[in-house]
Amino acid sequence: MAQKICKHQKRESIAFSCKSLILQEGLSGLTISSLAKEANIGKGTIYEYFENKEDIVLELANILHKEYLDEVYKLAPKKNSIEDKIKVLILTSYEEKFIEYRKIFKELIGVSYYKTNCAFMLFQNQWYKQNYQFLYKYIQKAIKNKEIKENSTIFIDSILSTFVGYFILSFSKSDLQKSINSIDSYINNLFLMLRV
Amino acid sequence: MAQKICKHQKRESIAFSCKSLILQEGLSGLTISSLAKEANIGKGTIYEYFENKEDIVLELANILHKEYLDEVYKLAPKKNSIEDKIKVLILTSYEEKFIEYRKIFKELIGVSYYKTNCAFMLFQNQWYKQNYQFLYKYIQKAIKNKEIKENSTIFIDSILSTFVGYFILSFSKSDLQKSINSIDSYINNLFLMLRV
Amino acid sequence: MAQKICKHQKRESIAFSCKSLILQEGLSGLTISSLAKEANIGKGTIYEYFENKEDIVLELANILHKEYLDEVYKLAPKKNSIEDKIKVLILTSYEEKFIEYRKIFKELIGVSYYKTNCAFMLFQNQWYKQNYQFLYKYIQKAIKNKEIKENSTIFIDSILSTFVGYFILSFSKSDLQKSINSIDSYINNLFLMLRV
Amino acid sequence: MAQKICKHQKRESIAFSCKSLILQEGLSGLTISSLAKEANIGKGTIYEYFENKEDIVLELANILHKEYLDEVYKLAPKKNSIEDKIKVLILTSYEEKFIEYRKIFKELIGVSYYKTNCAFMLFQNQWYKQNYQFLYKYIQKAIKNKEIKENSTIFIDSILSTFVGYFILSFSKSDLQKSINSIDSYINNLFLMLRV
DNA sequence: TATGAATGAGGATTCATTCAT
DNA sequence: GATGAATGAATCCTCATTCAT
Repeated sequence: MAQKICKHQKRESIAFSCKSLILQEGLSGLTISSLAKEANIGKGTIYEYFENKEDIVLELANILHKEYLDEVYKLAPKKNSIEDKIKVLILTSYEEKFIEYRKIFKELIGVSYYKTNCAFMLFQNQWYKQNYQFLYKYIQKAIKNKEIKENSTIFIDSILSTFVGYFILSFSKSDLQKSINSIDSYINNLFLMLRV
Repeated sequence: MAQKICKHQKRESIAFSCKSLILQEGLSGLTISSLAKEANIGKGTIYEYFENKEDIVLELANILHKEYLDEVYKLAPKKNSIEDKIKVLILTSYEEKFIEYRKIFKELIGVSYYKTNCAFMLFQNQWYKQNYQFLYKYIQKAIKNKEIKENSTIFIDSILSTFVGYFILSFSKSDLQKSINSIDSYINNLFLMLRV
Repeated sequence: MAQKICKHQKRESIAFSCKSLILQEGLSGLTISSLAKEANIGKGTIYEYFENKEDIVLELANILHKEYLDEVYKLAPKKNSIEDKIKVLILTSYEEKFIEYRKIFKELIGVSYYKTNCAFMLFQNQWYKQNYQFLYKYIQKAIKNKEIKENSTIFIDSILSTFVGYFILSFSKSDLQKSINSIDSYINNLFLMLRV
Repeated sequence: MAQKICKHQKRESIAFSCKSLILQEGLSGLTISSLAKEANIGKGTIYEYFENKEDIVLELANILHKEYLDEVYKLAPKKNSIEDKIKVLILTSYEEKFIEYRKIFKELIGVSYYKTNCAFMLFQNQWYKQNYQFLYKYIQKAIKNKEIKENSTIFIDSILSTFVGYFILSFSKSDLQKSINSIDSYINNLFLMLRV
């Protein structure tokens, strides 16, 4: 058992070294050599813990996304309206605390489209599903409470697309606050329409 | 003058060879060697017409985007409502005719986020501006005609973000028609709200 | 004493794990890691019983060759003619029972010529000597019995060369039986000549 | 045309650098780096002329085997008896002039059995066929001349196996002359039997 | 005695770009 | 202007062996 925790911890520790490197040099600048140096271990050691380079980045992505969702699932219940709960999912990513998360994810979306690569697409699909679940849960609840129209779930895909679109474009914008306001009003308007 | 036309034509011809290669092997599979072979010219010749590899892909991107906008600017005036004009900008990309355009742009978005790279970000900014202009032109006109509310232009960013988001996610979806319907209803709802 | 038997048994047990791995993946596919896993021991433990990787393979080679010679020495006395006794040495290797022996030895001959390597050449010399002894013993006896010519021992080298040659080439042949028949007739002809 | 000759010459030149390296360090010691250094060219240049490392060694093998067969086909017609013609095929390899040829071929046989490797096995099969043809041609002629028995061709496989066997074992022998004599007498005895 | 985490030298291959012709 | 031979830095990954526990 101690063994397993150890292995798991080492994986995390390597993945975190990986994170700081991606933030510095970008994902395309990440090499096994640089990672080994950053993590203060031998190159071979990395391969004791990961199958290959992609595996490391995927581990990092999973860790970060879990952290993000944990935060979202912690904050959402504190909000009263369905609008605010959904805003938590989308807007939390624009907070100072998740600035690194955003940068890393930008790069991940990049590779997944640049390299025809199964593993990263799988991660993306998983990302989509987990976010879908979050939205589905709260929207369903609001439907049961007769707050919003019965067919409201069909807008989940639309919400997620908007989430992704703002995310992507936010990197070429100087003023994030405008994006945030825009998202805010998008959600407000959407639910204005969905409310019974 | 003849010289310039010649140079320009050669650039285009090379860029088109590049396009078919990207469609076959992906942008990450594109090499100068394969491009020279596809274009039936020497590797050195490519560097007579382009600064570097990135420059070629950028040329292709510009050509394709111009083609797309030309089509959009041709079709939009035939539509009566502001909604339909805007739908032209977004939904034309889902037509059979632009299937290659979509694939190439997916790859371009990929590199631009994967490689920390100025040139591709510039293209993206330009893409944003040109699309912004299109929307601004028609929305402004509708405002003048008192069809929609005065402050409607603030939703342009929202529309473009949604455009990009659907575009990105469409590649991991099996049923494009659902995306198209979703976009359609998104635009309808938005303008339901904007109409005076 | 118990210690020594133990050590000896462990060596054998490891060598046998090695055998099944070579049969599966080839000698070039054999790694200390895979061997440790197959033998259900730690990598370090292997080095408690063997000097190095080569040492393990050598142990296996010796075990297998001993097994083979034991069989040959058991079967040969049951044969009446000198020809048949010699055929036992060569043709037993083509029997179902020794199919693994042949595969392993093919690989061993491979390394010994591919890697300029003392240890494997030593094994090969030992192999030669042991087979030589076998042939010498029976041929000498036949000479004493005046069955064959006095100088017949000079053909031992020829017999062993033929043995090796057929062995080597048999791996690129589909029909082993043809090789067997060919060897059979080779021996018959040789002794036709040697008989007084 | 000049181009092609040039490419061909460069291939040969690289293959010859490869030869001297194999003679020095063995085939297992051959690296692309060392080859580039030996040939005084860049590592990348090697890949302009060869698909991969194996391809280089194969080119060398083909060149050497062609040289060997050329010599054999030149010398054989000068011999009168069928025995002597066949001895040319086998014994020429033991001459001073072909000492390098033997060393290289030893290594090639090594890899082909050590690495489960298609390309080298193909070469070996080709080697077998070409030698088979040589023997077939002369033995057939002798049959027509009624010098030897009609079914003599069935011994070709036997002769080639013996050739290979002596070849293999000759590397662990100090006295090559004994091998040569042994082969000589093997051929003599064989044809004593085959002569009508 | 047994272990297995850590190592790092080493090796094949790729490819954008240059430059002499 | 056109070429394509030459380049070599750069990268991922393997694996026998060691050694602290």
